[in-house]
Amino acid sequence: MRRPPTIIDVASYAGVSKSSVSNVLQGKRTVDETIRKRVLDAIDELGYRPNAGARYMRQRSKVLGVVVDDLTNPFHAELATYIEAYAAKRMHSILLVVTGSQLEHQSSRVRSLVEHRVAAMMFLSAPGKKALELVGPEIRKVFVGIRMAKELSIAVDDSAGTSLAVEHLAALGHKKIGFVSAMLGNDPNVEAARFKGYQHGMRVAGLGVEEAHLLREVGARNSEPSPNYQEILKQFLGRRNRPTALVAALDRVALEIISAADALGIRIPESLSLVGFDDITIASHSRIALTTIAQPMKDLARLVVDAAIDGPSAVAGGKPPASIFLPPRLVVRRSTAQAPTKR
Amino acid sequence: MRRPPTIIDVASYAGVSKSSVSNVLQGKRTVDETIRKRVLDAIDELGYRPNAGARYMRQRSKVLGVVVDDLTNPFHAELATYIEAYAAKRMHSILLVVTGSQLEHQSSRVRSLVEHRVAAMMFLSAPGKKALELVGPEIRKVFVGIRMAKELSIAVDDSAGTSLAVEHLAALGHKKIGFVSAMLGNDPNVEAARFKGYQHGMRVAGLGVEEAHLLREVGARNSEPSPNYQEILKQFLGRRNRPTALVAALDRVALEIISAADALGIRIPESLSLVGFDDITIASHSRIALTTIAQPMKDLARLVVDAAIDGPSAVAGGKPPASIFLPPRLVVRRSTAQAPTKR
DNA sequence: TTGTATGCGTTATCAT
DNA sequence: ATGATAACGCATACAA
Repeated sequence: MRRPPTIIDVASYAGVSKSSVSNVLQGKRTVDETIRKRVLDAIDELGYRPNAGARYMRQRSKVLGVVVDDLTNPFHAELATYIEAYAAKRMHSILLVVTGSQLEHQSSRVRSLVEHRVAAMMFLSAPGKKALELVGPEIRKVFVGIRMAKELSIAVDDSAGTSLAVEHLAALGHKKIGFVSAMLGNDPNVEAARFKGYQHGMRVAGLGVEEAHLLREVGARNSEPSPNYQEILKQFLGRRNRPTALVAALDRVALEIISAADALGIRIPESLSLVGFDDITIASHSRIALTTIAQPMKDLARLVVDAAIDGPSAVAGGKPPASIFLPPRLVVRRSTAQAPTKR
Repeated sequence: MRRPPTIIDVASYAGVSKSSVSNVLQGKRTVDETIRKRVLDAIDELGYRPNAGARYMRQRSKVLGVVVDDLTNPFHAELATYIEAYAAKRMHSILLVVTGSQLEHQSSRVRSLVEHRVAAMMFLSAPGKKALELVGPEIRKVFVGIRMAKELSIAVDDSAGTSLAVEHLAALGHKKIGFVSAMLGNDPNVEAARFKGYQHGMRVAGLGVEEAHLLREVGARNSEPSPNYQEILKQFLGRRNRPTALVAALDRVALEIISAADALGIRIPESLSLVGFDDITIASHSRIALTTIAQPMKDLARLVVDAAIDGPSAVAGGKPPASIFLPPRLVVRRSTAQAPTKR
């Protein structure tokens, strides 16, 4: 048989009408047990699989769109994995588009999603305005790990996370605590929130924020570490009055800091403490052993999928769109230690 | 307007028949320029997007299925990114399913792909027999980075890769070169091919393969490193007569070896040289600096997508299904060094 | 060149 | 409880 069997083939094979087959497929209770069995056997015999495309012409699609700028980002890859897993549990499929850094390409990929009439779109990275306008109000939008004004965002409490980081460092006796976020693609709002948490943490600890301890110039969004990022970092770390501890806006940045520090002979944690953010898998490797702020990825995934399928009200109690923030968790490893004693 | 506009809405708005709209959409040259413009304007005005599901009932689907067991595996994530990018360039979308380690779940995810009538399925991980049988002959199957008998497989030349690794180590004066592959999920055939390349490399170098220098017990497939994997590794590395150099079947295994060696105080590369396989992103980090065998991921992605869209004959000259193997590349970093002088 | 009619596989409505 | 039939949105063969 060249082409896959249709519901009609099943019906005629089972000697019933296609309506009955459909009823069996839909799990309707009104169908007689003997007929149900005949249909089930026919399906099995013919290897029939319902055509999802045809089905979605009459029913709500069970496909969820995921848009991410860079799957190579371990945090995104891990989050996407959890999302797919939970979506599958809820009988939904994932149409994945990765947009890369080019804005036009982004629109084209998002357009593809709307043409597929996905039930909802989940954004792991902030889309451009153009791309966002494409999607229209009939398709549900949920933002994960990033913040989008006027839209439902589900994320870790970024500010609380960096506050936690500062608190941890302050408890270790650090006074000169810096913050670096530059040039590694992430949502600007997220960066801002994490910086805010850092500021807040400093205030609570009774510490002052010095401009010289900050590295925040924002480069191209959604981009790989630029070749000269290491140089910038080295210059920052090479300063006479450099911080004794650093809060990195993401683990990826922390990884770069480690490289720069190594190159400069600055020992971590002996003479520089470092806290990351995200707790990507490699952070736990013995060579890295990064103290970091872990995101509750499974909860994030569950909530975002629920919101995508059931609507915002299913996860947000009040009047959506309201954002919901989950608590972060400090994971202490070996990149942080007691502040060096004053020389 | 509650529901998205259809081709009929566009037609009536433009004052033409739906056929003309369709013709414009299909890029037919036969349509009058003035009508084409009217249609295009109407589309723009209404924000019309063709319904892909409905379209695919008459045309070949432009959705490609990707099945992977674990997106957390950096090699898979990177490969998937390239695949999506090239598929997009060819105007196709990616329906992604991640199967995890459970076999039944695997079938369910693959079933979902066939119900969506994807144009082709691309396997980044070896599926179980059950899952494979589900998919039937009308859906094209391509295997990437793994080997499947009787099917089109596109992969790096695994044997050549590990041979390269051995050659590199032998050139550095190593005699006792081991091979470890145990317990980190991968296709058994791939493991076998890489081991074969190791053996061949040893033979060419005039070196003998000793059983004691091998760690190949295969644990659960498709699984995360088990908790006691470190223990096994430490025991292996702690032996009196351990190899002075190791070929790891994948970078992920190499990462584990590094941890174990560190824990034992075995210095890399001074007293143990190590070569990985895949060249995942983290391998280039200064703390890891892993000498490894790089796969031509972009070429892999391009070929597999072409094969998925155009059929096996588009990439394989002869009579498909034939497998095609791409040459690997040795990337030398700092995990390999001259063999320690005999004591 | 443009419009009309039909089919694609499924669900949903409505008689029976 | 079951079956006939009308949508669903689009492409295509054919007629005009």
